Amino acid sequence: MTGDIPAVDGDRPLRADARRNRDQILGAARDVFVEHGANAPLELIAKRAGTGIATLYRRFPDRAALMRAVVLQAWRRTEEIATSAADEEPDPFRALIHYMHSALDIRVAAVVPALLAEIAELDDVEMQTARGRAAQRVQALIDGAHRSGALRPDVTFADIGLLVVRLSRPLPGSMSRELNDELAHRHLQLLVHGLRAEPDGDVKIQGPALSLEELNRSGPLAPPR
Amino acid sequence: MTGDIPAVDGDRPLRADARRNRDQILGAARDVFVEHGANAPLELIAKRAGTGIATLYRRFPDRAALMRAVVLQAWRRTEEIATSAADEEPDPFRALIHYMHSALDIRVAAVVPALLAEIAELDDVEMQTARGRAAQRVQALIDGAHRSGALRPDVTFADIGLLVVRLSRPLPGSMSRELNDELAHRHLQLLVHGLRAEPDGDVKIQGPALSLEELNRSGPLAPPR
DNA sequence: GGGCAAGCGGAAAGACTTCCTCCACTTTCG
DNA sequence: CGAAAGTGGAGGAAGTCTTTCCGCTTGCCC
Repeated sequence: MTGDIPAVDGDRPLRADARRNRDQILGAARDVFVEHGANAPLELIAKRAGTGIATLYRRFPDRAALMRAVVLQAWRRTEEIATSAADEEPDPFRALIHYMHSALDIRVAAVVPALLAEIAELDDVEMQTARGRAAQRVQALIDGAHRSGALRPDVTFADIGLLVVRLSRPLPGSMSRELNDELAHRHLQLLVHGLRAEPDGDVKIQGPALSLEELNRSGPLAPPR
Repeated sequence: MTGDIPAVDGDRPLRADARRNRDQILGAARDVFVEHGANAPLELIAKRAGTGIATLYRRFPDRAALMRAVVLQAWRRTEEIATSAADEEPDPFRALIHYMHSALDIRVAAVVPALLAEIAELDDVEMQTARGRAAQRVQALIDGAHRSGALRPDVTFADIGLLVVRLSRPLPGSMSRELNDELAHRHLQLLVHGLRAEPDGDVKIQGPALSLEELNRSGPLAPPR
């Protein structure tokens, strides 16, 4: 799960500390964009990364460059997790589901569409190939699951992609990051199995099964502070 | 599906045109908050409602008052649709699903949590009762579906509520409102039935089954403009 | 159908937020 | 150890959003 961006900006390799800061910024940017949208203040990203604002600007000349780097990293990680899901799970349906769970973990689907809508130049080669490679891997997972007969035939690429988007965006409100993540995985399981009780006994769904009261206490409907 | 707010602000009834504008503003506020978040410019809401900004301020002294009114209306409509779902569908499981589809239509779940997180005083009586009545109706739907044995036993109130939130928030990107809504309903159907192919032949899922290419052309990953 | 209270829109002042550069100081590494 | 590379944060510029004010319009009651 390294998903690294090459250490170069185009020419000279970065000094070790600079490289470290660059990665911190990229990670912080992903989280902040996910939580606050594509217009989040860059200063917040810098703070979250534990660096000054100038460091961010030195590495990424403007907001668009930062977004582009985040998206690029996201595509590359997507390719990685899709590949390893296919490698690790012999059963094609389970491989697809495994991929979806991993996608929730890296928050890729929550950040990519929100940023892409704001970037002007998508036609650059580096981006196109990263995106193409990722899409190809995911499509292969879906095709495999379809061929095996386990995946509903009318489920398309867009359905899988968009459902992951829906699941990975944080729920509004004051709940903790941990609870949010657990609920995302729980809801993915519900999606996989469906809401209807299964006649031959239900597979047990994991994750926090919150009542109305518990939801109020810790959730998005809670009276804040 | 009227879900009206009483025509009074507390004392004198509003003049007919003012009443009309107030409703317009409330509707526009719901949509704008859904699409742009709780910090959306109030001027945008006024414009969407087809009124001047002053009209908005005359009716709602500040942002919090407007939010409060939107949330209050949302709770009241929730009660309505939960009630009519129970009335119209004899089968308890189908009644619950019917309710969830209606909830997507009125966008209630997309707007309420985002706003509630920002409002300070939730403890006022009017709000509490509206909320309590809505919650009670929904809980009744869930209980009924559980009792009938058709709903998975480990599905809780929070699951239903939060899944509706996930489904009703618009997907990021440039897709049209119509497509967005159709996809929300489609994905709800997938959630109900599950991703796995059903052994005894699949129920046909309605709505736009987009391929990767179609998604790119019209969707959140599309190169914009 | 006339009078007037109620309602209206939009301009603009002011508060607040965010961007982004500049420079004196610190760190890495050959 | 010294030069090149990297750093943080202050602060002016630019932009966004809020909120009020006032001359004009509209619905409503007699």
